[in-house]
Amino acid sequence: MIGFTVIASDGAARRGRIATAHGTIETPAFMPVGTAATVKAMRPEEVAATGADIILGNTYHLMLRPGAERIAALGGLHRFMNWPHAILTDSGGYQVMSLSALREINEEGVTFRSHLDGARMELGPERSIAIQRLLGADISMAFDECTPFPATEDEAQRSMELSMRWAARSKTAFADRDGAGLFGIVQGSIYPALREQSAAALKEIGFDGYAVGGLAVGEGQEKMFSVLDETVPALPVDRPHYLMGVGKPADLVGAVMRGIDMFDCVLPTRSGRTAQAFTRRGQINLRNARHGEDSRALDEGCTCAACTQYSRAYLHHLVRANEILGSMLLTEHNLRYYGDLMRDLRGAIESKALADFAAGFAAMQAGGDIPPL
RNA sequence: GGUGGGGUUGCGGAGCGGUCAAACGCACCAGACUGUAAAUCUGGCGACUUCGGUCUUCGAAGGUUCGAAUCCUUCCCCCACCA
Repeated sequence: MIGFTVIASDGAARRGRIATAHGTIETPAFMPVGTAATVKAMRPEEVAATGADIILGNTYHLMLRPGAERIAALGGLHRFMNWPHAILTDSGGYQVMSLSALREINEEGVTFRSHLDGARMELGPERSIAIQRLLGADISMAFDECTPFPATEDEAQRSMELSMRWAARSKTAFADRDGAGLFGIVQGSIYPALREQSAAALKEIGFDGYAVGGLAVGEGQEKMFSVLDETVPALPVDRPHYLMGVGKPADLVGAVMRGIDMFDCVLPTRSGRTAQAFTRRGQINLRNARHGEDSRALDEGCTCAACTQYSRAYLHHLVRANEILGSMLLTEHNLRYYGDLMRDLRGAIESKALADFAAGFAAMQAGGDIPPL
C-alpha cells in the first residue's frame, strides 16, 4: 500500500504526493531510467541532485545479471546500487516487445532467450512479481505485453486481454506491504474501446496506481494525446497515473495537462550519451560543427554543471573525442532539464497557471536555439 | 653508391587491363533515438547535374592498347637493408 494525495489541480492536471517506504515523490514526476541498477553515466547522488525522487530498475535485465536472488542477498536494490530513494521496477513487459526476436509468448508467460548468452528463461506474472519483491521495489509493475505498433484491433484486443489476465495474476502474486505498491497497466493500442475495457478491467482488480502503456511506440504525439484524452478520465482519480516510456519534453507537458502524474523515459539519459541535449530552446546536437568555437553555455537558463562550468565548445570537444565526461555532463544536464521542467509544471499547477506555462514553453521550444556565433 | 619495396579520392589502406569515382576503416557533414540488446544506429562524403547522366581524378610526363589506377619508358619523391 502506498499513499497518494492530490494537493492541487489545474484543469485535468494534478499536483500530488506519493508516499513510499523510501521517501515522498512529488508529482508530476519524471523518473530517470536505471535499467541495470545504474542510471548510466551518473552517480546516484548526482541523479538525486537533478530533482529525481524515484528511478526505474528492470526485472528482465536484473534477473539475468546479476540475478534477483543475489541482489536480495546483498540487501536489496536500494542498498546494492546506493540509491536510498524510491525505486519503481518495470516488470519485463517492455522486453516482451523490444526483444521480440528472442522470445516466445504464451498464456503462461514468456520464454526469453537471454540477449547476453542465449540461455532460455521463463518470465510470467508470478515470477516477475517475485523478482520485483526480491529487488525490494517500492512500486512494482504488473507483468504485461507492451503491444507493438501498429497493431490491428484484433491483435490489440488479444494482446490487451492477455495483459489483463496477467494483471489479475500479478495482483494475486503481489504481497501487499507498507510503503510498497503495485501498478496495473492499461493497454489497447490506439483503440478507445479497448483502452476503456482495459481500464475497467484494472479498476475491477484494484491497483495502487494505474499506468498507460503501449504508447510512444510510433503512433505519433497527436495520436498519443488523443489516446490519453480517452483513457485518463477512465482511471481512478485518487490513484497516480503513470505514462510509461514517455517522452520528449513536449510530450510531458501535454500529458501532464491530460492528467498524467508520472513518467519515465530513456531519452534524457540515452541522448546524453549520443550528444543530444534537451534545452529550454529545444533539442541541440552537440556533435554539430557549429558548436566547435562557441564559448557560450549550452542552456543559459540551466544551473547544472555542464551549463554553468563548461562551454558548448568544450562539450562539443568531449563528444567528438568520445570522452566519458561528455556523456556524464550531457546526461546530467538532460536529467536536470527534465527535473526542472517537472518542478516548473508542479509550480504552474499549484498557481493554476498551467495553460500559460505550456504556452510559454511551446514558444521557447519553437523559437529554436540561439543563433551561431 | 648498391639491392629491394613503395607513391591511390582528408588520413590509413584495398585494387593490379574493362563490371573503378575506385572496397574497407578512420576522420568529416548531417539525421534518428520515447516502460535501454544503444558511449548505439542510419544516411552522406571528387565536381557539376533538367538526377538520366556529364566531366576531372589514382606522384609527373610520355607511350602501348578499342580500353590504363592497373602494362612500358624517363623523371621526381619516400621506406628498408647493405656499403
